[in-house]
Amino acid sequence: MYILVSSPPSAKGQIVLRQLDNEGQLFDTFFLDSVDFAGAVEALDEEGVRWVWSDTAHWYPGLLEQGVRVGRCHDLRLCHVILRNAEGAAGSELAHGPASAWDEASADRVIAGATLFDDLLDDGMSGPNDPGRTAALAGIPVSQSAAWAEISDEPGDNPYGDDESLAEFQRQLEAWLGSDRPGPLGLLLAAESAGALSAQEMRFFGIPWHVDVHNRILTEMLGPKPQFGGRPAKMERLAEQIRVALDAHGLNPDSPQDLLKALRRAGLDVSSTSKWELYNLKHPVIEPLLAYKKLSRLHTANGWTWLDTWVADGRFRPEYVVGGVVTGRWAAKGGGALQLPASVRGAVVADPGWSLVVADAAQLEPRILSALSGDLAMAEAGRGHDLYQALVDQGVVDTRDHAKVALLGALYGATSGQSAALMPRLTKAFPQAIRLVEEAARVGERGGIVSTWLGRSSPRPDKLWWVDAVLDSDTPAGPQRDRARQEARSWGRFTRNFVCQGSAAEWALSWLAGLRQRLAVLGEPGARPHLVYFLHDEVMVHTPEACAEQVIQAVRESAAAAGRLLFGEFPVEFPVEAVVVDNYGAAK
DNA sequence: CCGCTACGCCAC
DNA sequence: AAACGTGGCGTAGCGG
Repeated sequence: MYILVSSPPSAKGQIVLRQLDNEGQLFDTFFLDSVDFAGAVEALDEEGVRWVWSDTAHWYPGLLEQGVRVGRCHDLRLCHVILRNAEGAAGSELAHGPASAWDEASADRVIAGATLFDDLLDDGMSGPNDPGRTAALAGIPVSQSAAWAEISDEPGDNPYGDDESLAEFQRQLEAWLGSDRPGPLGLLLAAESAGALSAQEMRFFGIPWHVDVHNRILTEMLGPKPQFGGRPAKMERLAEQIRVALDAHGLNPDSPQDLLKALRRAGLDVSSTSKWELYNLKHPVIEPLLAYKKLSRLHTANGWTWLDTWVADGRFRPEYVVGGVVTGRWAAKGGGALQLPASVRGAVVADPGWSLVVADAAQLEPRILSALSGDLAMAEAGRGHDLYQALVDQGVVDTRDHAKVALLGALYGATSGQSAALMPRLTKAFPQAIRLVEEAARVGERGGIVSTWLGRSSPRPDKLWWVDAVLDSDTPAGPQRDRARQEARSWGRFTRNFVCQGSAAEWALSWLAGLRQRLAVLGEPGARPHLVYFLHDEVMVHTPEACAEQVIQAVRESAAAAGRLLFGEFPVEFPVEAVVVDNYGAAK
């Protein structure tokens, strides 16, 4: 059963709840004051109920603040984007209609928030009751039942006809159920929506962050915090060594332009100041310069300013942007949550009496590729083993590093260097897997669209380049055609990776959803293990110490369940490396 | 003062 | 070394 939550204009500030059956048939409509919303949700949330709402990021934080967790939801904003772009639902009204606020919402939620999604939870205002409509009290066991009013119990009757969320949900159901493969697509919609719940919960709980430990790390590496801004002592010392070594007084090593000039004046043949180019050079400036760059990065990206800006009350709460990456991966904003450097991970410390379970899926994308392509040899290689080491043991490549470079090269579309050189061996060992990525690349090069395992489709490319590269074959050889070819190949690398990265993201979402449900029954109310961090193929759970082993088991079970959910009986394994630690820095 | 791009580096 | 995929973000530098 679905319960759709909305606040259409005619409800005048109150919240409308509609019960719909699994086919989307409306059979009851209720409304309530916004102050009673959390209580109603808590009372109604049960196995079999899926909440349908415009935007989890809008509706869920207020519920969490009031201690209410929900089991399942359907996020209309996120599902709209998937369905509108999905090749499998291309024939639907949803796909053909003109762009609407639902599309703008995905591009910029803030703008849409003003036009489409009312802001009821925050102001706590309740509009006047409409006496003509407050007839019978609901027969639903709700603690604040007095605040409930049933508007209609006639099946199909639709008061509040201006309910855009209801209309959108019905369009989505039609697009989904009428699609080529409603089964997989339904899994994707559910996984995406479960991810939206998780994202809000993780932000609510926050990553436990120990300011004292972070300060200690900074002071050890950089020297004491500068009193009046400026460079920390150790950085200033290195800057002076750089100036001496380059005979460049007053040089600011933070200026790439000036630094490049100074390096060249000192006789170094470099085209940029990046560290990989400097790495192999022999010159007195190299060592202090590389050391300076390392410290500078720490200071600017995760130094004292970062700490003051992003950590409050012992928690770091980044905003996760579900579906923020075209492939379906999450993005994040605020504090660089996608790039917490190894050097500061020691500051992520479990609360007293609690532990952190840190787990990541080993060689996720290659394993996903083996399943996508049905490559039994590749799946077999990874069964019970480190997949990279298995390639060495089978004589495909000679070192584990080569195995890793070769497989990642296949996923990214390497065209040169060591990685490309290893491709023939990989093709020989796993022809089916390699064929899949090559075909995905060719589709992209022709300007076509590819889809993930569950049916998320790649965006349409800009027309210009593939018209030049492909259709307009009369274009004479020359720079314009070369550029078009280059663009085409670049888009091919994107579609090649899209299929694998996007399908891996689907596995990870399923993993996360399963884990979330399993954690909800561990521990005690008020002290349950909870997810606090998720990064592509890695999760972190903050748990009472006593539950840590159960959490690890839940992590592994969820991984296996995600594999079965996506790939059925195909014999691919998704091993998880999981550790119990008291700080994130100890996890690797 | 602002917004923008280029660069460089961190994460997976 | 990586040139091969996806991101965020801080600084410099520039133009308004």
